[in-house]
Amino acid sequence: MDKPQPGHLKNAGLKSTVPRIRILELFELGQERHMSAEDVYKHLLASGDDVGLATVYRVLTQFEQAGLLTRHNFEGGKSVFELNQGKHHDHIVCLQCGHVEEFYDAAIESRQEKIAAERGFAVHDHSLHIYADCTKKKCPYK
Amino acid sequence: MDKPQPGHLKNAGLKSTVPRIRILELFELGQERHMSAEDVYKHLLASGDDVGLATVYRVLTQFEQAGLLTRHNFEGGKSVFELNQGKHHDHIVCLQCGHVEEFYDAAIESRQEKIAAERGFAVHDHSLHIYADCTKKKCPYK
DNA sequence: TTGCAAATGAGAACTATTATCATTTGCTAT
DNA sequence: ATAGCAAATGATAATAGTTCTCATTTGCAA
Repeated sequence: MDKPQPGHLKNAGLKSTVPRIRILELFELGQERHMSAEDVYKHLLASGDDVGLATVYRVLTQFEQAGLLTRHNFEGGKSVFELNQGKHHDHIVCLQCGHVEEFYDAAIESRQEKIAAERGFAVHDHSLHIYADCTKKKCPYK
Repeated sequence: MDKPQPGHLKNAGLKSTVPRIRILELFELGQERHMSAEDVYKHLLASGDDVGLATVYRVLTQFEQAGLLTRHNFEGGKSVFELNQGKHHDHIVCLQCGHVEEFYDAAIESRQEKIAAERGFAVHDHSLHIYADCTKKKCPYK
């Protein structure tokens, strides 16, 4: 077999239920890396799964707390989730099409540490979002 | 006289109306630097001004577009505004006490521009929030 | 002043998310 | 396997923040 292991769920202290397995599958096997609750809900409905929107919200929050997913609060009011695969990165978000691109920059990371330390803060975590317009052909909305 | 000049409004192409003048005063003369729409609304009501919440939202958005205010989308779902005094800065937020400290780092700013340009994006704006714990005595919650 | 477009206020509408609660489901001990 | 029961679910109501609608008011130019 080649299907996602529900082990992730058990390890996280979560019962293996149908909605949880489906949602985890969607993030692990699906093509979209960043999805809002609404996105997840629509994908599941399209796949013939019968889940409620409330369950999607609950499960996403549980997955976030369990460390399986990371939540991002981008502009536009809705939360977006992505699989937490260990490696930290920041985001560039296209204001035209909503396309999200990831990046990591060691210089920025270390400057942040330094700045926080200088002011007497111990960094817990940070969020850096660059909002921009695609200037390339990749943006379908221009 | 020593009152706020409505010139700011006219220069921004906005008619000088009572609600706009009051809101601008609140940011220019008030003691709070970061305020949500609800915060502004309550302050105005407390001052005896009779403005509607819808007007507050409209005016804040107009001020943002005119460059008079800057909007921040912090975690927690609500937008927070602050007077735009020319100098861009980012924020460190203490996870214990919620204290917000501002900082500016030229190295981070230029790295961001470079990263975006390399990927074919024209930066519109960005948000960098460092979430940390005060390690100094300044935090009253530790 | 008068006129009229622009701005306002009250409340409806909307969007994202959370809470409620009766019903269903996954697991555990038979 | 199976019964029991807590945990999870789905439908829907409720909430929070914000935007929209539209009748009335206001700022300002002639």
